[in-house]
Amino acid sequence: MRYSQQREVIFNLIQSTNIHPTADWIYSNAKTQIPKISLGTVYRNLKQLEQDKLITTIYDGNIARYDSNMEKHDHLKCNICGDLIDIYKNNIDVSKTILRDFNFKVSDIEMTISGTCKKHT
Amino acid sequence: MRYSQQREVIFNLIQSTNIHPTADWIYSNAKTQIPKISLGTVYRNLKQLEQDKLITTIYDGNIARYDSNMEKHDHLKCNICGDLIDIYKNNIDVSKTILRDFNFKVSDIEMTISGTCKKHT
DNA sequence: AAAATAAATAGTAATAATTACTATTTATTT
DNA sequence: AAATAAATAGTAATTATTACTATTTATTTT
Repeated sequence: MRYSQQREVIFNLIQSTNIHPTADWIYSNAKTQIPKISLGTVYRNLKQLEQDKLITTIYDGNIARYDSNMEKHDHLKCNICGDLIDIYKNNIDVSKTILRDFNFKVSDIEMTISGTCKKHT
Repeated sequence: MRYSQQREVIFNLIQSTNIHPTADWIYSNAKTQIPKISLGTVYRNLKQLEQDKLITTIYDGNIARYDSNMEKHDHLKCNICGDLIDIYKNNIDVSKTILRDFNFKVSDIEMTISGTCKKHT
């Protein structure tokens, strides 16, 4: 993958914030540094950065957010402000620990477990 | 909420399958029974059925799927065929139990915990 | 049972997020 | 410095979803 200033700016933006930004946020912030950058460039680079395991995509409902934190972790999503808070859990009694550690009142736990189902063995 | 044949067909379709169908699948299947049904009607009714707690929305990546199973449960998502398999877990050592119970090889566990963050106390 | 009412529909247009396309630009190689 | 091929900007296309409006239809009232 050849160097490009655009990709560097995009990656730096994602790294410099903890808000798990959307493509649109990245686009408008990148424009302050590269006014002529195009939204297609943002999307193309996000895809490439993901393929190269430099960022991951988080689906927050039906909208994609991007995260440069590649350590395995999950998120607390606030129903009121929508913030996504990084957590590193160790699979212990979840809700109680989270209330204690984050002062976060759990109302729902949603879990998607990916892998390979028995049809493919 | 006033009765409508369209809503009944939509709800019955969701209940009669375990594939967690998308709006589009519901639309094309509903058309075999009500050829003039419109996609807007499908979306409007899905939203209403969700508000009335008759169905829930599952976001599978960035696409919405609908489920009439209102018992609290999670899903196993197969990386190969994309199937979503219902599971009822009790918070025990997840991956191992899932391999044993479902013959499903876990490669990733993604968890979104919703609630209220400390900013709103 | 017929008329009145308001909710739901079909059909179409609009929006939002994302992807595709192409001529031009630019990083890297020769 | 010239050649090459990957990346870009800008625009058009696509997909999922929502909004709008005149018409239809379930339910209520007479």
